Amino acid sequence: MHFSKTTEYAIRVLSYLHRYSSTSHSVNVLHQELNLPYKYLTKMMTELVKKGLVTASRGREGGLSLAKNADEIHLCDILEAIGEPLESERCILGFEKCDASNPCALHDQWAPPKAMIEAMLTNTTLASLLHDKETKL
Amino acid sequence: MHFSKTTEYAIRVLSYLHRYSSTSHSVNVLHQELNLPYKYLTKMMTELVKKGLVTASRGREGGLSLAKNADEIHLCDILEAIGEPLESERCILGFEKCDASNPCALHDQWAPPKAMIEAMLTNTTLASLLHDKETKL
DNA sequence: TTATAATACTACTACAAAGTAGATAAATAC
DNA sequence: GTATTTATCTACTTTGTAGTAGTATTATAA
Ligand code: SF4
Ligand code: SF4
Repeated sequence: MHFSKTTEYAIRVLSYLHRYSSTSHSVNVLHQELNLPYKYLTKMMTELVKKGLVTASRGREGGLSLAKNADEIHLCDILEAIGEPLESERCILGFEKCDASNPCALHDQWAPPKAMIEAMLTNTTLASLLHDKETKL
Repeated sequence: MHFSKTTEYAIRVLSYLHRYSSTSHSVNVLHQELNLPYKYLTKMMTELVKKGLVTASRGREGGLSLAKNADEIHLCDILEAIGEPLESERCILGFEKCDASNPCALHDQWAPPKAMIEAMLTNTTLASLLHDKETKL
């Protein structure tokens, strides 16, 4: 019951880019500040650039920064960019097509948490996260 | 954001054993009825036997059945037997040790769904699942 | 113009989860 | 006793995610 590592990384990186959004940051900085594997990050960030969440500029003084306002980036956008399946797409017992009229045994118990997670993912923006500088990232 | 395949399989199998608990069922029957890979199931069921959730008897008329009353088997027991980490053990952004006094950026948003999932896993027993025979497993 | 700091690309390795195959051991119906 | 039905054991293959390595490309400061 967890996100993929890649999703975790993406959330942490984007949070960092938002928290220190006065300037852009190189992959190397993100790698050092967040303790994430450098080469893996380069791949991931290239992907986030392609998906339009991040802008990149090369050369000296280049680096990465958010491509949109932080209040326009929802958590579900991040999951989608990464390719992490959303709750609505692949549900708890692994059945593909499922709805309340053809429920699995767990449906009644799972529906409330499921709805809560979905709401949280769709309603939460980067801007609405904790931005206390003390918060770990 | 999902359970491991093995956990999904375990929940489905145990639900089946409970629903049709008047007799025991061979791995072969479970394999056919639930459309799960036979060899993989044998391994998994052996594990569930070792963990004390299921009893097995060999030979003709043998098979598998629940080792406890269905109202004594909670979902979290199943996850634990499978080795799936619970919410409390590994949290949303992958930090190991985390508490409200040293939160990650997502903590405030994640806490409610997290609590709801944990409550659901600890409170839900096999007996409390939907047992309408129409429910898919 | 040139050295340098950065992203982007291609290809590989490492590991764990999922799935497969074949042989062995136990219980029981006959 | 024996054949058959069942679980159990050991070992392998496949697949997907995570992580690594080296090179090419781009931009800019000097
Ligand atoms: S029936 Fe409900 S809980 Fe089960 S897989 Fe479908 S939506 Fe999810
Ligand atoms: S701070 Fe809260 S949400 Fe973040 S990892 Fe810890 S318990 Fe989970």
